[in-house]
Amino acid sequence: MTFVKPEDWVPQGVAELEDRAWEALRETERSVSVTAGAGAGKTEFLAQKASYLLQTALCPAPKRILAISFKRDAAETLAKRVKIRCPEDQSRRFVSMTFDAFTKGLVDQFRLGIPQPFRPPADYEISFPTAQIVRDFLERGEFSEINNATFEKMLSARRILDENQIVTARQREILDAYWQDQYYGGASPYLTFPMINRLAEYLLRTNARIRRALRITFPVIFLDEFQDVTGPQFELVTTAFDPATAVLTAVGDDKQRILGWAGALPNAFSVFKQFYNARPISLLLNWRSHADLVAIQHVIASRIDPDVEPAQARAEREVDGAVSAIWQFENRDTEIATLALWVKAQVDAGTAQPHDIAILVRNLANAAEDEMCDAFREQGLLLRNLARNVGEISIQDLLSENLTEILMPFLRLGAEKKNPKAWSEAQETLRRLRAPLEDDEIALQLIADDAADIAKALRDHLAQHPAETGSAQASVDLLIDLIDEKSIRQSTPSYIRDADFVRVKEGFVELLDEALSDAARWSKALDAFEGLDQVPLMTVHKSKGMEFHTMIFFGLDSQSWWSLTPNRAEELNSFFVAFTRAKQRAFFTSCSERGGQIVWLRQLLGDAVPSVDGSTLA
DNA sequence: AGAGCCGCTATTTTT
DNA sequence: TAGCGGCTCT
Repeated sequence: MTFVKPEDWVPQGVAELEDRAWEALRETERSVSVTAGAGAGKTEFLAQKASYLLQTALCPAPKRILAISFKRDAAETLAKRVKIRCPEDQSRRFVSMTFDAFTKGLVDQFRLGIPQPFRPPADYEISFPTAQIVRDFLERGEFSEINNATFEKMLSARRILDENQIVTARQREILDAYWQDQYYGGASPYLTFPMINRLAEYLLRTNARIRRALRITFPVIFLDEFQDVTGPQFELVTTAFDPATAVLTAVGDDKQRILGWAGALPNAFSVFKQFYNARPISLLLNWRSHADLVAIQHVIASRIDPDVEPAQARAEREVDGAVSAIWQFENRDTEIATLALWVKAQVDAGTAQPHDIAILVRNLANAAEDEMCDAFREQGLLLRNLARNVGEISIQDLLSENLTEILMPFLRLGAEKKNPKAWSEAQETLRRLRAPLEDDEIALQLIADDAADIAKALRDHLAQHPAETGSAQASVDLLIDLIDEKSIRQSTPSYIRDADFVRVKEGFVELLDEALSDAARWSKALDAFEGLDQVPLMTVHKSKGMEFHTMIFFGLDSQSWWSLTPNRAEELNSFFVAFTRAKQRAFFTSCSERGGQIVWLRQLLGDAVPSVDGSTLA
């Protein structure tokens, strides 16, 4: 294996890195905190830094890089970007996972190192207790004097078996009862992710060997979206990685902190800088939005943080006319009808594809979908609500599941005459699943034959079964059978358990059936399944990290967003997140029926975001 | 009985 | 922000 000298290394797949990103990338001796506004390419920066460390052997084999994200798709995106840049023996040493996957891995690996009564039984399951279940436990145990939120805070704050931590007798009683109840209160023992965090913290705190092993394996640690780290999560990081030896890179943006209500630290970056003596670097470029939008973003950003440096736009403006406005409507029906008409006109004019135009809402995406879908259907447009559940899984999660990645290329091959991309994906999938001992010509030929046979059998089946609701189940069953259910389930740890596999499979069948209901042909149904040519609809929270040609926020009025007031900093952050999703245009609807415009925000935005009578749009 | 006041709360989520 | 329940005062 040949390596690049650090001074010869150049970034790949991007036009350039800004000077400050270079600084942050080359800083390998000391921890850095990289703060940057929207569109600065924070994730891309981490991918580049990983490539730099791996390709120059500054992180030599067998040492690894640990990248921790919050959401699974964020962890996956990061891993993929490193994979396309580095040869396999290098990208394998880039370990990208979520906080929860990291802690669960520790607990599973070192379970026997946890003393009773906290040691989880080997066959534990993960539970996501509803508020009602927590409430029931508290009532049952006669602990009703505390509310759910207090209880959850207590659980997360307590370090188990730590004599230095002061816990009142009552707190100890309640928490011990909870652990007992989770382990032995029902038919099967349960762990929640807050409990797993506490178990992992215990293992790391009391076990110098585990800490040492982690430090030796992972000399480099990345933390993505660090503004949303919670107290218990950061405690875990500081327990695992000692400031004297570990080099961490945290990236994020305080102005996009929108999970404070869910426990995110109020000052994550300043705590990080202090604990790890990190060098602060802030990036200035904005690769996403053009100068006219960036100028408005700066107005909002300055309100959030008066000291913020103005970002420099690096995207070109491609549209004529207004790039931002608040559309004012008299009533809800015309608001929705006009919106659908407007989107249709954009698509017809070729300004943007349906999936380039996103509709964001503050809350209740499902209700918004119900309300709007008919008006959009009348224009021949489908809405895609990523947060909606199909069965027990959200569409967003389903689309990034391994099962979907495995099945889709074969379905494409079964439904379409020529599809080279699906063909190579199908073969790659089979190579992974069949894991041939020898990776030689003969083995690869066998796999190619195998893939061709599966595609042929499925094509025959699809040809005989019409593209209509109800056809999904048998086709998916057949395909899973052809590929071999056992190897699919072994390929992904979470599919070993029946309930988890069935949950994903049933969601897949349900969404495919839904897609079939509107499609004339199987290939069209697969497009619909993947959300091609559909208008994405989601909450601002779900949109974090995404970008769209045109962003339309639905419901910027005093009733639907009652909490957007000057004294609620985090709500303005949410507004900032919504606005900064836009690459080219950011529009807002406001309706008199829902209280009309938010006066203070109107004043803040000024003439750059004019108020427009909605009736002039149609 | 009715007016007036206080304090509370609703929404956003990872796996 | 606004609507609610619960409370007190007239």
